Amino acid sequence: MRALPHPASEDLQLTEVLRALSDPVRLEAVARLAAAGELTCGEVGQGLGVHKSTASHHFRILREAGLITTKQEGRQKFLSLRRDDLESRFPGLLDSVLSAAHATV
Amino acid sequence: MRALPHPASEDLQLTEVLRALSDPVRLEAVARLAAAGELTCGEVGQGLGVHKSTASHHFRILREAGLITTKQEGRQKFLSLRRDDLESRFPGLLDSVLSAAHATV
DNA sequence: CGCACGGTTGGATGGTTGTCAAACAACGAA
DNA sequence: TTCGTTGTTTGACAACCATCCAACCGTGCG
Repeated sequence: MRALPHPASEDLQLTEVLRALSDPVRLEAVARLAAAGELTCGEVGQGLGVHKSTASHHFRILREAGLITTKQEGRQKFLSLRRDDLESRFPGLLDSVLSAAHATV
Repeated sequence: MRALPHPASEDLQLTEVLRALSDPVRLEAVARLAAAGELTCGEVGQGLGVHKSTASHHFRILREAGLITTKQEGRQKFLSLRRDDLESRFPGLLDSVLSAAHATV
């Protein structure tokens, strides 16, 4: 069950990925997903400091850029990073961003 | 002679760097500077497909994000990547972006 | 001095973005 | 079936952005 559109790994655009990562709220969300592996929208949004509709908006940006996947389970959706796709398309990029984000915060 | 403001390497913000790199025109400019080492504004702007004032605007974004330095010489200005500063602050980031950009184009 | 060259700045404009609030939709539980 | 939980969508809005054109500024050359 995957109603929401996810771009294929070959279609990932570097500039879109970078733009998706260039917002502090989204970067925080990605860092949290990287640390936890898989979280619901609510869990990620928790403590992000924005309204839940805003969080949902950011999740869509991340999803359409190819950074995360959405898996529905019951009445909640689980988000996870597309680490393998990103690594095969842009080797080393996600790791360097994550370690930089970790060092900065 | 350095009239234009360049942020210190410690002050570089990850999200600003990513944001600066997330525009196709700027990414192309950075890739060109990475390949050539040092170029004038005109040389970089050449073939970028935008008006020279737009190119100048993009150079300011890159400069204020800490990605490039400007060195005036005579009546022209030489641009170059701040590779060392970026590497020390965000290890591996620039390289992964550049190789990804190279592979994409 | 005056002029051309290399860039920057200001204004205008059409488009995008981040945010919230409120309404909506899907699903499980009671 | 009715209700609460979980997210999404829509509308509105202010801020920002990429772009062009025109005017400007500093520097070297005649």
